[in-house]
Amino acid sequence: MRNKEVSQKFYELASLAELAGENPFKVNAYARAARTIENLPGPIEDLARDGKLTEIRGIGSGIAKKIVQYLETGKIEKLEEFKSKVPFSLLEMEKVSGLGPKGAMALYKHLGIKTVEGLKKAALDGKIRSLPGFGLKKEENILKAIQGLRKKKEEKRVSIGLALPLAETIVDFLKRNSPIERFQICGSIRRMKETVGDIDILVTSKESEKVMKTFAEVPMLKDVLVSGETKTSILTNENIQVDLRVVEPLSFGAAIQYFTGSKQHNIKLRELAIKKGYKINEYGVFEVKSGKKVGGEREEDVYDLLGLPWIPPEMREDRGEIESAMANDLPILIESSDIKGDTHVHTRYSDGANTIEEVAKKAMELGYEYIVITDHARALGVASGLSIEEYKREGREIAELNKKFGDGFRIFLGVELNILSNGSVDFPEEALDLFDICTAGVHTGLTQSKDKMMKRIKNVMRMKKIKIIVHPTGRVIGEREGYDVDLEELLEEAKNTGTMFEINANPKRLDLNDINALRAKKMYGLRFSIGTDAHSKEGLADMKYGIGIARRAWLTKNDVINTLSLREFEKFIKSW
DNA sequence: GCCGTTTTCGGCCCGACTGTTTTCAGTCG
Repeated sequence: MRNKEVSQKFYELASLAELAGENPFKVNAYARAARTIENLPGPIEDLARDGKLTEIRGIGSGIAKKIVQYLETGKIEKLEEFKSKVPFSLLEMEKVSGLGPKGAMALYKHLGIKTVEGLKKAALDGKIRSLPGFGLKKEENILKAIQGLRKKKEEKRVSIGLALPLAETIVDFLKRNSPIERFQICGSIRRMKETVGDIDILVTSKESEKVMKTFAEVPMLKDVLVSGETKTSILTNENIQVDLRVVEPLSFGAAIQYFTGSKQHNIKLRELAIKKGYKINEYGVFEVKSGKKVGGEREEDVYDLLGLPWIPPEMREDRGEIESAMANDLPILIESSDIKGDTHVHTRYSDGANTIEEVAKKAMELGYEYIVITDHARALGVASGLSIEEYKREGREIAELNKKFGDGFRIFLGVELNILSNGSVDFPEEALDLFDICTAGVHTGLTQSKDKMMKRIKNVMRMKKIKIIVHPTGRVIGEREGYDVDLEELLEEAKNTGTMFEINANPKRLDLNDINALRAKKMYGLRFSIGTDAHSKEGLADMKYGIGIARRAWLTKNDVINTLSLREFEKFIKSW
C-alpha cells in the first residue's frame, strides 16, 4: 500500500505550489487530495489500476494523471518543475511559527535565506527587521521560535492519554477560580483522536476578562501566546498549546460544533449550508438573505437546519459521515455503558500491581459483569510469565473468588500467550484447554522480516484455541512503529479462521487503530474485543480510550464481544 | 485543480489576533 507515500508527494506539491504563488484554490486542491489519499480505506494502486481514481471526491483528471505518473515513474513532473523554481528547504523554514509561505518566500527573494540555520543567523544579525512587511517584533518572534521558546509549528502531537486529563485539570481550575457557566472540551480530544496537537476549551461567561485572566495564570503555564477578548492561547510546561474561547450562551452550540472540527468535516458542512442558503460560523447559523440568526444555542441546531441528524464527534472526520447522515443511516455507535467486561487485565501473578480480588472489585465498581484475567505466559521472562502449574494455582484462586462473589459477576481465567519467533506459543495446544480464553500477541522478535512475521502470526491464528490477537500491529504511539506486517493478509486470515483482533485501550497503544478497525469491519466483517491491558486496577479506566477508537471506527455494540452480557459471553466462549 | 438541485464557468469556509500598517496582509486554527 503506497497511500502514505503518494499523499506525502501531494503535500509537497501543495506547499511548493503555495510558495511559488500558485492560485490558492489550486494549492488547496492538491492539499485536499493529499488528505484524501492519506485517509483512503484501500490501496491507491488498486484504484489507479482500475482507472477509478476520479471517482474519489476531490480527485479529477489532473490529479489522477499525476498519481498514475508517480506510481509508474516515481516522479511527478509538476513537482520537479516547482522544485527547480523554489528551494525545497523552504518547507523546513515554513515550520517556524509565525512564518508562512509569503514570509518564507520574501526572505528567500530579498535576503537569499533558504534554511532555518540561515534564518537564525540573519535574525541574530538584525537583518530581518528592515525587510518590508517585517519589523523588530517579527524578527524577535522568529528567533524565539527557532530557539524553541515559542511553540514550534510541528510540535509533536501528544497522546490523548496525556491531553485529556490535562484538559480536565485546566477546566477544573477555571471552574474553581473564575465565573464560568457552561464548558466543553472540544477539538481532537472530543473526537477522541489518538494524538492531540493542541487543547481547545470553550466556555460561556458573563465576565470574559476575568476568565481570560484566570486562564493566563494556570499553574502549568509556560507562556501566553495570544491574548484577546474572546480568545487566549497559552503554552504549558510540557509545550502543549491550550486555546480558550469565551462565547455567548446563545452561540454555545454553534461554537462547540465549530471548535470540535474536524476542519474537513466543518468545511463540508459549510459548503452544504451555502447550498441551502445558510451561513455557518462559530456564532450560529444565519440565513444569507436576511442575515438573521436561525440557530446556534444547541449543537443539534447546526445539523437540524441542514436537515441532518446530530453526528457524534468521533465520526467527524469527513470519512463519509455527512453522506451517511444525509441518507439517515448513521450507525448507532457503541457507548461506554455497553461494555460489560474487560478482556485484557494483568495481576500480581505476572507483572500487574494488584491482586485478582482487587482488580475484580474495581471491575464491579465500574458496573462490569465479568473480567478476563490474562497474565503473561512463561516465555515472557521480563514480565515474569507463568508456567502451567502457576496458571492452575491462579485458576484455583479465581474459582474461589467466583464462589465468593456469587452469580452476578464472574472472573475468567485467560492468558496472554507469546507468539514466538518460530510461530509457536508458550505451551503445546493440548495444555490450552486449561483456559477459558486464550489470547496471543507478539512481544519479542519485533524486527523480524515481514515474511517471517506474517508466518508466525498466521500460524498462531490457525490454532483452534486461540481466538484473540492482542495489540495486533505492535505500535506504541510516539515510540515505535508497528512491526512489519501485511495487515490486509492478516484481516483475511482472521476472517477465514474466525480469529478476532483486540482494540487495545491503553492510550499508548490503541491498536488496532480507528482506520484499521473500520476497515476490518467494513471489508471483512470482523468482530473485536476491547481490552485495557491494565497492569493495575486504575488501568481499567482506560476503557474510555478504547471506546473512543471503536466509535471512530463506526463500531456498534454488536461489533464488540465484551458488550455481551455475562450469560451471552459464557455461551459465546463455549461455542469457540 | 475540482465541481455542479445556481452545471461547463465561476465559484471555491470563516473569523481572531498580531504586527505591520493607517486600512490590512499574513498566519493560524
